Amino acid sequence: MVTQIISTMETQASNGPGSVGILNGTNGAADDSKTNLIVNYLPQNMTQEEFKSLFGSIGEIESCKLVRDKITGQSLGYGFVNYVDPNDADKAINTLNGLKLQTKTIKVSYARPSSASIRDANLYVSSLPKTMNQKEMEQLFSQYGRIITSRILVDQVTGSVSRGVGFIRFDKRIEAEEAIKGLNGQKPLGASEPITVKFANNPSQKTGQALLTHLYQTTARRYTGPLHHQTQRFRLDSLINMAYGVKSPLSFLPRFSPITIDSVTNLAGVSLTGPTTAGWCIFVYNLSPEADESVLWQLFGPFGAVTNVKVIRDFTTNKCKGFGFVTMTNYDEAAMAIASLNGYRLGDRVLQVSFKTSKQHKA
DNA sequence: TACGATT
Repeated sequence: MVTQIISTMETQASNGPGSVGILNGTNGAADDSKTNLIVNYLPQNMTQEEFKSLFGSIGEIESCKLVRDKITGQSLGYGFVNYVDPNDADKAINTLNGLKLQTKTIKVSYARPSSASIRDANLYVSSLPKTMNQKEMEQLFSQYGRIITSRILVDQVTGSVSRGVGFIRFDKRIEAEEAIKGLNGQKPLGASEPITVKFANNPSQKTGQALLTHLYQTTARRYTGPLHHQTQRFRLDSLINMAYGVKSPLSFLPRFSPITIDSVTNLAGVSLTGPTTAGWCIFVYNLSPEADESVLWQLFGPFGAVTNVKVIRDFTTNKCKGFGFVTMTNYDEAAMAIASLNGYRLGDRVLQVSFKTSKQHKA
């Protein structure tokens, strides 16, 4: 299956040259304002297929695009989804905004109409006081216009200490220009050092060295230590905390397990998904008739890389038949999800969660 | 109600 990528939203997805918007087949300015969403803070390793799978679980997608670096192909951590039905766009915002996926809390909101005036409106800020948080930074900049996104970079080791640098994206480039004029070289109240405010580089303008450094930093964080809290069971409250952005207790896990499928001890009666379907297939039993794919994303996402979810429905009634499947990339994360979610009470039902078995290989 | 696949 090849994913169709329709470039209707290319203009917004790129600051680079040649990114001209393409009108869709209606031969007129389509009003996408009620169907077109932007998704921010996606996990870096999420693929186009996973992106489509997650948002396709809400409703029929007209087009979607995970935005990637033009040179490296690396995900830039955001994408666009255009639904056929405005109600599905609304539903996606309501059910997927704030969803915790690995270490990220994704943001789902309506995309702004594509236009030249919103391009190149991203600012890079440095020499910020280390005590300044995101909200305070936004307050400082908000006098110059509407802030779309903001971020303060944190120390890689502590995961929370500010590095004194950040990004601010305004709605309009003019606003960003005004913020540079007003704030570059200025000392925030109580600060000892003036801040630097300038336009951010486009990702594709990174030097080869910077790209290598980036790739090294993002692949080197593969911890080899033993798992902690292996027997911990997560209950409703901890899942809710995760959903609302509290750091997942599992976020220390490596994104890619060094353990290969072949090296894992074979579990009695458990047959693993074949090599063509990468990942670990999990059987989830006792879902309600109303269960949908998003509940499976919500439940399993906090434990690690989920590549696919499926709720099995009766073809005629379209109600869930009481079970579903979840595919996770890494054994450790799948095992943790099973240990934590088996016996988990969802509403008035107690879930039974295990690796999927295969009748073929039994006895 | 227990191990899919209407892509």
